Amino acid sequence: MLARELKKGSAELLILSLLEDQPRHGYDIGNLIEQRSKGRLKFNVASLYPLLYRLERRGWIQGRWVEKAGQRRRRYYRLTAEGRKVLAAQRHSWREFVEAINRITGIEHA
Amino acid sequence: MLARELKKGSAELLILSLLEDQPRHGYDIGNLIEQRSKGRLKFNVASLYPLLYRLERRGWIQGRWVEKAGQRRRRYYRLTAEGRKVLAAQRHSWREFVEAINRITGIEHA
DNA sequence: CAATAATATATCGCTATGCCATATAAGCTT
DNA sequence: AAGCTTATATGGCATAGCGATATATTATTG
Repeated sequence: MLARELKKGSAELLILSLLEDQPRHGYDIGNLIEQRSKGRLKFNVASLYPLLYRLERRGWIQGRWVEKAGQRRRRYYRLTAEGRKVLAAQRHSWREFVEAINRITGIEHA
Repeated sequence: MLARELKKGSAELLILSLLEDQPRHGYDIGNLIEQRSKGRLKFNVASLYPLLYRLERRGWIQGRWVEKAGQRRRRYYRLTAEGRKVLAAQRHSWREFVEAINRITGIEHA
């Protein structure tokens, strides 16, 4: 796992990004983060689920329970219009952040 | 200021980087971070000073008081050999972190 | 068919980072 | 003398993420 503290504050951006194209449930989101980062990034459920509730409370995502035969119930979240705006802003913020750190630490962007 | 939480865990890398080429004192470090990030990144002294003490306690940096006529006393920190190793590791870790986030959020590295 | 693993959600108590506010002290400017 | 800048110091707070534990359903495997 990557530097423990570095990832703080990145979970929101990750979740919003993953919900951009399709609704997903929490467990799926957790796995996708792990897989797509090749195991380098991972969030504990005790972070993920409460964060999803927070995002929903803020109106950035909207969840609904889906029950299918032969499956545990799942709560699927979709991005709201407001969430889409926040995602755009956070993407921008992320880019600026990386640029700032790179400039100070002397890391050239490849 | 950039997303409040995003910057958590980045201060160590910034400080170690700024001490790479020359010893600096805390106040200087704080200003450099602000200037070089064009005001986008800023750390409060209540974060910076305790962090410097922590880094020194870990043996990554070494401080010494410098008193000059016509100047407030300053504590200059230099990077230790151990600190240099940690800096290299943290730079690597940072790069991987950025790569991971970019891959998941669909941000291409420019 | 019983044990185990994987899927899926939920939450308590803890740790760590950074901040606001406040403090001290010295030098510079007006 | 007052106020600004430089420079370090710290108590109490807010917040994100984690370890551990819990519940419940479905799948696998010996």
